[in-house]
Amino acid sequence: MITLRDIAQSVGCDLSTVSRVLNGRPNRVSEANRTRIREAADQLGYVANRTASSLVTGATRTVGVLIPNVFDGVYAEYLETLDLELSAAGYTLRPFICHNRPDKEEAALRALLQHEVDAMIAMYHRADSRPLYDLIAKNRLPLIFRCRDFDSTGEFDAVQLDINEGYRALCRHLIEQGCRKIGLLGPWRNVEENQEFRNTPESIFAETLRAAGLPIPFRPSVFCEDSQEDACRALSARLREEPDAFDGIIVHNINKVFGCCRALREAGLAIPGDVKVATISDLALCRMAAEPLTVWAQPVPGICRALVELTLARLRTPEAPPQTVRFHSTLIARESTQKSLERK
Amino acid sequence: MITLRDIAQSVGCDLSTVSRVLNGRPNRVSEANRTRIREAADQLGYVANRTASSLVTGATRTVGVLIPNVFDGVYAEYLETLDLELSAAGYTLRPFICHNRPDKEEAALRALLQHEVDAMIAMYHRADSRPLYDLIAKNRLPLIFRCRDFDSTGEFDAVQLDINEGYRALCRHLIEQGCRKIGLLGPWRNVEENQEFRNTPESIFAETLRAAGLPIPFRPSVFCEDSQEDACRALSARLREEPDAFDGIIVHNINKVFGCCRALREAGLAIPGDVKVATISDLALCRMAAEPLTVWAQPVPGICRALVELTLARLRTPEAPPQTVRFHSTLIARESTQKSLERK
DNA sequence: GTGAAAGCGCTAACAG
DNA sequence: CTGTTAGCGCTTTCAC
Repeated sequence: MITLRDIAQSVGCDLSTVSRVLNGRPNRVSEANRTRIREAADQLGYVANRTASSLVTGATRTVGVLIPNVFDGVYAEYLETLDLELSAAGYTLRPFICHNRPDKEEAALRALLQHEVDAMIAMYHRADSRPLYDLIAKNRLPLIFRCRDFDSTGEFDAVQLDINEGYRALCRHLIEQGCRKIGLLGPWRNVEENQEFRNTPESIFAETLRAAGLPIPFRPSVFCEDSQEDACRALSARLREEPDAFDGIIVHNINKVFGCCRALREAGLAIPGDVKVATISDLALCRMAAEPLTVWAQPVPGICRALVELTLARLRTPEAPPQTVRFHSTLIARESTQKSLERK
Repeated sequence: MITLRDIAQSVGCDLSTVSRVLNGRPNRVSEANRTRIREAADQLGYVANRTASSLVTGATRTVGVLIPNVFDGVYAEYLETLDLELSAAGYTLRPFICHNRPDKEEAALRALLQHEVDAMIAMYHRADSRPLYDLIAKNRLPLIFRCRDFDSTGEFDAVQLDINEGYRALCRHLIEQGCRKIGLLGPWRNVEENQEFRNTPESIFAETLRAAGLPIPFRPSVFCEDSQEDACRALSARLREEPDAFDGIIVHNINKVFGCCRALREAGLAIPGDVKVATISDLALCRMAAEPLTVWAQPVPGICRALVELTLARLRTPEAPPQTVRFHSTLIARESTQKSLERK
């Protein structure tokens, strides 16, 4: 490994001079040394050791982004947009893809604690990691959340999304389109109607049906893991028991919605004729689908800009009070929930 | 920031003792000190500074993985599988997602040069980055390629894929299924037939048609960017000019194939009745599609295992000669190229 | 079993 | 303009 010292020796000057030249520091260095150093560095194939400079400057110029997985294309979109924003600000984005596994999430948070990144943008969080969050707060490390609805604790900077509002909007939309037996497909189990649950998709769902004077189906939720295959399997199983269980389905995310469509197709049910389908997040794939999908679309570019602004602000003034920014999504109605289409 | 020194002071011992305890080094430390140090560390909320230990050990226990983008789900799959393998070996995976941009690719290679990662697994490469590859070779840094067919230079460790063989197999398959006007949708421009081009998808395509005694269509290639939208736009434009240009289409990857299907649907063409469609890589989405897709499936788990083995071997014995491992894919025929189905 | 000391490669005052 | 100096926080001999 070639170091500053090697160049200094080869040129015959001090390594601090070499450092000055190679980092373009304001200190003026004689033209002669300047070129000789550049040449020597080039010729020896010098490459700076980032670890060493990070240690002394106390910064890595890197920002971590914690996401649950990357099969759900919306996170791929977030990653790309955040990368652009962060690059523009002189930072490198380091993705922490957690594959929906708690240990990976903790590893990511630990990376922040261990100063492997200067800040962390977390696209979700689980209550279980509480101890790590406390440590992060205690050390006043920059952690910025993108969180849903009422999830912000006020301890950290946060961008709040209106995902729950989306469940209400999608549910209302399906009702307007004539659905009377609406189901949920996602990570939710069926709960007793009178059990306490507030501000969750299920409760909002129940609330909206009630407000419309509709009965809540006996078992509205179809539970599945976060994959197309499992969504397909779970819904198929349910439809086998109860072929006309639903005339409308709200799907948790993109990573399940094609499995849902497949299950319906295999059961001989037409979209939107027999069953209408809607989901969260707008992606190219939703528009390419055989029946373009109705979605609750979060404004990804704006959210990314806000996340990066919060991050940079926090990095500049570590002691400022935490900020929260709210964002609003919009319903995009497409063929998958269209009323006018007759049964094929 | 709490450091080893703080703990040492609070306990009243030397910081080297603290380091020994916290790292579980073989040196025996008295039970008394051991527990007192652990308690102090806990209570002060000590977290090791990774940068500092990396500097002294000269390793980050991190392996970079360079991928072109993450919208093509096959890379998401690679990332997940590699992560599992690397974790098992005690390494952390650091993704470098290049968003199909050369500057990002160079940044990733520079991260290897700057010792931000101990090794880099590159899922593709472009000739333009030559100077960086030379520097990497010169510094004997561990760079492992996953490359297509005949692309390995022999300078670096590599896993070779038979993607070109896939174009041959898919083309033959389409011919067998009765196609006579086969087209290509992807990053390829139409070339003069007698121009020199060997071992490229286009040349293999031409070769296969010729071998079957079929004429090469006037303009077999439809050029598009790497996105569903652009694939849809490009194919639609072509079909507007020439509605019956193709009765079979080979699509570059998953990230274009749904755009292709959409364009066909919009043109009123049925799959596989009017046009048969096949592509590279097998993903859940291919099985969920309205017409499940015929694909050339690369054995992702095996490839990942090989990549990680090569990486670990290189890390163990930096001076060993570069190795190359070959992998074979298989054709999975599905509904999208089925012969028996009549025009709907 | 534990402390002292050297040093990883680099940056950033501070003199001169 | 350039060299000297003092670390950044940690690991790792080497004595005691």
